[in-house]
Amino acid sequence: MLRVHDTALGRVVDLDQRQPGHLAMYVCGPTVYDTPHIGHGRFVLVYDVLRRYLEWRGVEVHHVSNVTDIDDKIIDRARSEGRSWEEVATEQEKAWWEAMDALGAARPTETPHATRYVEAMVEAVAELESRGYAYRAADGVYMEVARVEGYGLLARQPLDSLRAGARVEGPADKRSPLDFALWKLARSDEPSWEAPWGPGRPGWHTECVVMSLDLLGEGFDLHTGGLDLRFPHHENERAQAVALGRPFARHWMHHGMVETGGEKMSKSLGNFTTMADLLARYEGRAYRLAVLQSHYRKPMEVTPAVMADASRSLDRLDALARRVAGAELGEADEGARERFAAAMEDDLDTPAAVGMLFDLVRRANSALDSGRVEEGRRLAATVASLASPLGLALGGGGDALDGETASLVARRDRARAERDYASADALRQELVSRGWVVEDSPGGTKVRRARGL
RNA sequence: GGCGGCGUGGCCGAGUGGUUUAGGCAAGGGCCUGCAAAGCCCUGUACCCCGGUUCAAUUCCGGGCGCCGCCUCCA
Repeated sequence: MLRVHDTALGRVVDLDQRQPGHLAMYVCGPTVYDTPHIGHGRFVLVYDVLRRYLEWRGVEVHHVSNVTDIDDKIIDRARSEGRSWEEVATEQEKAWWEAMDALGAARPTETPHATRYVEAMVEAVAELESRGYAYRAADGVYMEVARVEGYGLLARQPLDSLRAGARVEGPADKRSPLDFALWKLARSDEPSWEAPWGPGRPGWHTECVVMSLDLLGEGFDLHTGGLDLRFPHHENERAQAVALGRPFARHWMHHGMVETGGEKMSKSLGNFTTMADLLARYEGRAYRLAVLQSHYRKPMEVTPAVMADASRSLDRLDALARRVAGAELGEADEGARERFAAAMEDDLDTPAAVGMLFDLVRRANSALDSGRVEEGRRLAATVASLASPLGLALGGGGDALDGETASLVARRDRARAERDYASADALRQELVSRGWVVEDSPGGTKVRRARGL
């Protein structure tokens, strides 16, 4: 049984499912107003691994992740760039999926868009109004949170201790600073949809409630997102579900933020913050490994050193896969599978699980070194088998050789055969300077691309 | 001000009341190799500070210090 930290309870609990063998999961997705950054990459990878692990265990996962394609920030950007908001949203969503594909993240089962749920959101807000939870103010319709039983569950502190939205600008007739917009009336040049309160657009907190309940049904299993969404976003989603009288998520999971180390991550210092920058220098798999090597609930520092470490660690995994490539590997080790599963089920302890993987790598190499071929292959099979729920395809290799490189390799093999080591070394140096890693083997010179470090 | 988290060897990062080590990267030594690379073996003797509980604490309790997150759009 998978155990995870449930934010609503503040402790690690069994993830009991509405329907055994199935997991209905809602992952709070992006607002597509700007380029995806490495924090987005982390969150996608965390839940990608959760999903892959469960599927590896035979659980069918219904993975819904939204795309917020109408929002103040999209409107602001479009306005400042003299473009339509649709154009901005479409372009940024494209960038989103490109980055996530590059990370090898499985696409969600469904990706609902806010703009296609406006009608349903209008109905929900009308229902909240008729139930007495919503009221009209000068610039829109607001949710009166004080009327919601248990408000503050996810914030984990009483309502009156919250610093009451001190800096939020609101209309004079807003009843409490904590009240949030359900419907924003459109100013003249803003995109709008028809509604009983006048043309406008839905407030951000409404889409996730409506879409998750529509696609996953009442009492779905798991609602996830960044720790920064815990309050007020998720709190407000929950408040609406409660007010609507609809059972909401059974469990809440939140992951830690990526820390940029202040100036250390600024582009001016040659670092990266966007996924595009990161992926230009490192493999997507390396970032995946870096993410796995930190625990999902802890803050994670992403620096060039961390990425270089991860890239080298990945090399080690790939090296074993290459070493046994083409061989009949045999069955994975059952005991190792169980230990791995135990770590994963302990609140997704991926750092420990990855540690086990490397332990197996060492044992496999050791066995192969000492001629215990069958044992070595079996251990290598175990590594490959356990890498799969982590979303890591191992082996790399397959770097295509251009004609010039192939010629250098051939010349080097000839030189070595003639024991002309001076030439062989010069040719190796030439290959290295062209960005190849050179390894000798019984079959001759092997080269592969050096990874970004 | 409120709520919460964290502080482990050069770096990243698990874990545990005591006897056997997480794991990766980096470093040093060795084996292997024509030389390398890859791989293997060995080495480092870590747990913020101060009290307390205990036969025994890095691991539990209290206090302190430091760092961080949320309370405001945010993955």
